[in-house]
Amino acid sequence: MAERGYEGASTHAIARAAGLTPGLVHYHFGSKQEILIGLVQLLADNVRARYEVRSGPVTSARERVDAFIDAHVALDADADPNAVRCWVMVGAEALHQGEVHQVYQEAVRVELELLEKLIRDTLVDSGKSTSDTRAMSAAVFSAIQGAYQLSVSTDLLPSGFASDSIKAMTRGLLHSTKESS
Amino acid sequence: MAERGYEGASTHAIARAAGLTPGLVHYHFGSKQEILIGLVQLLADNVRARYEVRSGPVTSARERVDAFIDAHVALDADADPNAVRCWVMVGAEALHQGEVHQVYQEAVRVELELLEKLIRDTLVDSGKSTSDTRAMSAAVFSAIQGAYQLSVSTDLLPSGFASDSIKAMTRGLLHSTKESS
Amino acid sequence: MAERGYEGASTHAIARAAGLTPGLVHYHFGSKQEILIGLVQLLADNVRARYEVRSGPVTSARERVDAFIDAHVALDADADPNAVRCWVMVGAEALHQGEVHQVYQEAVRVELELLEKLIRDTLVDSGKSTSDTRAMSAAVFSAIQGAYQLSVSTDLLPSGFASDSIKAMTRGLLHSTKESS
Amino acid sequence: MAERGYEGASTHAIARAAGLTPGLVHYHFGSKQEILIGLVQLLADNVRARYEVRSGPVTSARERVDAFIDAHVALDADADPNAVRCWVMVGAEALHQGEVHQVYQEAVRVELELLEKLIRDTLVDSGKSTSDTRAMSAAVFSAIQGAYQLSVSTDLLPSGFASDSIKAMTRGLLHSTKESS
DNA sequence: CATGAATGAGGTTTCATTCAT
DNA sequence: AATGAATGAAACCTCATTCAT
Repeated sequence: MAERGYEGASTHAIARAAGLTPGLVHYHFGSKQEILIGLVQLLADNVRARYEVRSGPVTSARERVDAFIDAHVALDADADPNAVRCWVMVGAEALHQGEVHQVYQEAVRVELELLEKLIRDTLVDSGKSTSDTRAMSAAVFSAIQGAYQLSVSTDLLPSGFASDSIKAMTRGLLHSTKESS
Repeated sequence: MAERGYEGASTHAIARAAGLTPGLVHYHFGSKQEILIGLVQLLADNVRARYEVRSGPVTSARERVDAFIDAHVALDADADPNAVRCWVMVGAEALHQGEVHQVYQEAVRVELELLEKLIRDTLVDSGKSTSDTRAMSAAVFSAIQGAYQLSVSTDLLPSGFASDSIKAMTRGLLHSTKESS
Repeated sequence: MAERGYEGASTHAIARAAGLTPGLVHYHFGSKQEILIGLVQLLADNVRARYEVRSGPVTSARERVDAFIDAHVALDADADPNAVRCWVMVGAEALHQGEVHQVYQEAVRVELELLEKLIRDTLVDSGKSTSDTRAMSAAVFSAIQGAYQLSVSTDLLPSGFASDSIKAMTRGLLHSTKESS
Repeated sequence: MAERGYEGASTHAIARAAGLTPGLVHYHFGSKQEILIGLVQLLADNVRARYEVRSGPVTSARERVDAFIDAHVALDADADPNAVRCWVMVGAEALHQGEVHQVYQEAVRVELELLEKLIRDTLVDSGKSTSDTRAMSAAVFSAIQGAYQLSVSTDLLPSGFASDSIKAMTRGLLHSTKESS
């Protein structure tokens, strides 16, 4: 699905790639859509695990925000180049497949809540207003998603640009927030 | 295609929606992929026209950056709710359709170049360093693309949030840039 | 049609190859089948003209038989490499297109009658029995048609083999005919 | 395909005629062209089997040549009236379908080699020159192919004429060959 | 005589899914 | 738990033919 898109990946091809037979795939999944839904959960679990690894050693909320961004866009050893392609594909399928919409949205909601909490903690630590944390986390997460899109659908972005750029942009955003009243 | 995705929109359905016969669609387009490519160019033309309208009255480079962002994400009278869905769909198809990749990338490249120029002008006006304009424009444009994705694939973002949030984030980014040496 | 077969040659492609527009082709021909029928007549006229040229200078019936064979299979300056391909294509279409069957058969009948007359004259000249001229002409003409088939559908026959071989075979056939009683 | 030609035989019609569903035909054959190629091999196997049956009882090379001719053109109990139509159809398709060309040519090559060997043996037995066996076998095989063509695309040939006529012509050809030097 | 847009039936092929084994 | 043949709907696309201009 990462290589050929959802429709382009036939269940036969999926079965073959997995070393299975077509019948067995349906024995376990019931429908092609369920494969996609299982994939969303796998992707969500993986990115969460990457965050746990990165946020473990750090202590400040400020550093956790960076860990969150790196968990999503950093190109390290444990980065799966197909994962980003999958996220983009899933996001597009969520447009018109109701059930995919639900699980994609749930995955995004969980990430957004975490990010918002990290941002709020950071602002509290520096005595800033926390009235816009919802919009701020949405903006940062949008930048992450957009970097996914552009990095796999064009060759225009320098490899690995996203990590530094988005962190810089987030820093600017946090810094320019007005003092808490 | 906006409603059902690229694969979900059959050429028969496209023809019917356009009040045409299936044969005539292929008489003019040659293949379904060419319809998609024509759509990318239409989308690119429309967003450019929206920018021209918004940047016309303003004078400072700073305001033109806002005009650029609004041209992409503002929900005004001339906003086409389907356009955003189409952009997401096109971005996903660009993943695995070579020719779509090309035209999508070209459309993105043109937008990125414009945005980079506007950012550079803004930084020059305020005596800031212009050494990172490439990464800065990529980050801002990523945020726009990501807002597209999240706004159509989830219900999590408050309607119209993107315009203000991304402008605020961009302001923070420009503001925190160090002085020109 | 010589290059792509009857079905493979679309009326659009035929029109383009002739420097015409699709509408005009049907203005003149009425249907695609009529194009094919016109082609059969053109082919028949051409091979007859080739025979006339070759039989003009010669005087004996024996030589006219050779002229007949050469008119069909010799590869001279006025030989059209596409004509042979067309004959094979026409013969195959005659299998299942009733009207093509008729004109193809008529063209073959005319040739067979001429060949039979030439063979009878030759046998009379040499005092042989003429009781089998029908079968003899059919056999010689079969060899010509088969050489068409094999020469265009395989690379196995040495270029230009047919002329000498078929003439030799015909000579053997005429020679071994028993004396007239 | 024998009745309606290659293009005229739709895969749906083929499936229905075989008591299968359209999907199953492609499950086993991959493409319509592969059906045709399978047919060529079937035809080649059948004609070879007919030759084996006829050449089994005979002892002289001379009789084996007749057995070869009869295997191709004799109308006996085991003759399939559709086989001849198929051979003509296949020969025409070989004109413009590359892969069909290959298998058709290979089938012809095998037959030609067998016939050439039989002719050479016959000439050796009767002390004749074997310098022209290649051209002689090509001529005889051409006559066979041409008889196929004329017998199915016209009504001009008396039923069953081919067997006697071609054997007579071959006899004349062998007989008129000059003595070995 | 000439154009070329338009028609719509029908072609081959793909594919998610089922089910007897 | 596993196989893979089988289904049949639906997809994209082609094409001979028509017709307003």
